[in-house]
Amino acid sequence: MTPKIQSFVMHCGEMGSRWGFNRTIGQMCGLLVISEQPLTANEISDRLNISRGNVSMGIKELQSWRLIQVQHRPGDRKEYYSPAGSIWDMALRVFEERRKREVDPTLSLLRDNMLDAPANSEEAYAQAKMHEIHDLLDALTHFASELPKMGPERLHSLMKLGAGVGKVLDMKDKFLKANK
Amino acid sequence: MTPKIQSFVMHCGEMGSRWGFNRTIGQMCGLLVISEQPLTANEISDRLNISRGNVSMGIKELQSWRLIQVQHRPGDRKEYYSPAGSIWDMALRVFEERRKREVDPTLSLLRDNMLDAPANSEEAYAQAKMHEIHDLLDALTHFASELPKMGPERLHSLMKLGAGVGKVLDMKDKFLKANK
DNA sequence: TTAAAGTTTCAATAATTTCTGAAACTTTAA
DNA sequence: TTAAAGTTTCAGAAATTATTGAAACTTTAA
Repeated sequence: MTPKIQSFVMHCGEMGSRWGFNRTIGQMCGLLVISEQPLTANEISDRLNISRGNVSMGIKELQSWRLIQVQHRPGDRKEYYSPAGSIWDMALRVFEERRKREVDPTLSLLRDNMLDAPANSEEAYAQAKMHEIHDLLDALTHFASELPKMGPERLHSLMKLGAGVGKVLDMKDKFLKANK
Repeated sequence: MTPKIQSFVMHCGEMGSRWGFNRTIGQMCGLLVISEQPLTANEISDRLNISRGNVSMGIKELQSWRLIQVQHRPGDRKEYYSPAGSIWDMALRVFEERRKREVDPTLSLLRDNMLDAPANSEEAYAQAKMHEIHDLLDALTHFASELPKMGPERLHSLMKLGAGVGKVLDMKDKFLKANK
């Protein structure tokens, strides 16, 4: 590995836990993304100096995130791993998977807690706050689930637009009102 | 604490590490959000059964996330803590703070690595991928930095619109083309 | 001043998470 | 069948992270 590749892979390791997995898995993911050729588990183990067992667990985890895919070569029993889809695809998957782990459980707890009437005024306040949080997370979840439907180009133009979306939205509202 | 409040606070603790902090800090944050009255460090320590020192460290951390604020009462030397701003404000802050910790370091590493020419074809491929990642994170960062400027209502209508934004964007493009 | 009320720090310990490597398992070619 | 090539599992060890609590520090009223 050249120094630049090395530094990228090690960086992915350091960031791994912040991105929702751990060091090893971060390194593995980084390595696979910048490798043109698919790699076997043993190659990953060698290049990263990580035990074979650890690689095996990492592969399972990366598969559960839907970030890598297996390939086979004719006349070769080994399994070759490569990233599943484009960088955009992977980013959207990480987004979605993290939403599932970081938001969904809270959403369902809040729904449960909001069901019955408050027992006293302290609880009434608490429930009102839970309602606020619920609405926010709910809106966020809906939005996030729609993102993949938009396709990379539109996503890109949306992001470039930034706060400008606000103006476009206002424009739309005016337009609708005028045609009513 | 009533069972419902209890369950919410404990849930925040369990989710704490997934949200970017740890159990104690998650609990503290949850407790403060659903408490109508500001709380002192000792009250937090009592209600959550957490050592006084731990609460002190948690307060510092929550302040570094800009999620809580201190208040004083006339004739009372104690410090009272309460959430800083609305739920939306807090969500935006968590978003921004996490971007700083999870994206910014990678962005700067990628910029560095992209500067000089590739040493060989393996590195050329790696650099192309890094470029892709950089562009994605860069777009994301710009977009995120614009969000707070939009205000809660517009944000809410944007989220409700979901993939529909795509159509609005197309509409805008057509409109601009027609008027060219 | 000083002592009481309050806060912070940090070394030691507890709890949790990650990693290893050897043993068990699976698949396939001969 | 069987043995070679490959993969997975998991108990224990290592590394990391969180928590406590006592001592040090700060502030203020008397």
